Amino acid sequence: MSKKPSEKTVHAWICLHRAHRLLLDRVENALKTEGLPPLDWYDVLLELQREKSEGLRQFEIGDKVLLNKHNLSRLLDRLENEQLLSRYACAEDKRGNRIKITDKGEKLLKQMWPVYSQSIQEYFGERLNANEIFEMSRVLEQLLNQTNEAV
Amino acid sequence: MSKKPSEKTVHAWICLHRAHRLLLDRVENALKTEGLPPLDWYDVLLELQREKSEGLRQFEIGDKVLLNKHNLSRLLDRLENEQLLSRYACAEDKRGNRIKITDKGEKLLKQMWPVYSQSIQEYFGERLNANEIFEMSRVLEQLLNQTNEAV
DNA sequence: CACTGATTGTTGCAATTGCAACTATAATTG
DNA sequence: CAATTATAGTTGCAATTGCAACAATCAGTG
Repeated sequence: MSKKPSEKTVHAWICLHRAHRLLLDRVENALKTEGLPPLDWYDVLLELQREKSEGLRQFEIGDKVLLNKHNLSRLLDRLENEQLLSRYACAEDKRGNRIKITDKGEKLLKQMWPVYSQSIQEYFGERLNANEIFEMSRVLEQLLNQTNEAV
Repeated sequence: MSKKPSEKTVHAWICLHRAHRLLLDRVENALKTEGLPPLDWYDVLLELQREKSEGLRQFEIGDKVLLNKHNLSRLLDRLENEQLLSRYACAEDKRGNRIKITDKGEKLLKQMWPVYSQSIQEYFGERLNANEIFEMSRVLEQLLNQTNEAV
């Protein structure tokens, strides 16, 4: 019944945990230093931009950026307050709403990207070679897909 | 001046970001389901156990688990309240304190480990082969070391 | 179609986090 | 060694998050 990971597995997980925290810290810091909002805002707005014409349901955003609905609901409130997105009544499901990015939202994305992308390069891209990057993506993607389907 | 990451670099970073959030969610969930405290508690107590005899300074813990001092101070308050650790006056530096794990703290570690480790295995270890695990550790470790020294 | 259960999203409240200011001590430097 | 600057840790306050309960609607089933 109980499954025991090897020493190496535990170590790899710890590395993942630490590396993520460290990198996220750097990214958030860079954004804050430039007076820009936190990364979550970017993540949400980016997904909205990708579906600009149709917009997205709230739960679709949640699935994509992996935020639970409680907090997403209020994160969207904040974004809506800043007029970065709009909520529209949803024709096909009266419980929900359909969310679209605004021009102002797109503008913010453009403004955040240079800072965000530079951090990615500086703390991540620059320190790995092409093969490492490829392998990393492959393995993590695999993990994501497997974990998403079978809970 | 400005550094631009490749598409693949960005993708790898996003995967890291998502995979971590997903896995952490699973782990925290498993702990909560068993009525156990959050992962941060484990991380801190584990570091303390590793230096059981000497204890650790607060900033040392912070360096290891990558928590900033504001929150660490209060996280330690909570752990101290639960008698999982004790703070002792610090001989060599009157500003600080030296922190040691208690028996109760060690007991909690033992209690959390089966649940924690099973999640690691289930959502992480089981889904990767030995080589992937090895490579993952290697690359992330490299990232951690490089990032830690050169801010 | 009525009933039951699941899904979508919101809200109140408590706990945690982030930020800035602060105290106390240590380390550096002119 | 006095003055300045840096470090360790705490605290108040505001913002965010987690949790549980809730309303509204949808979907499935007898």
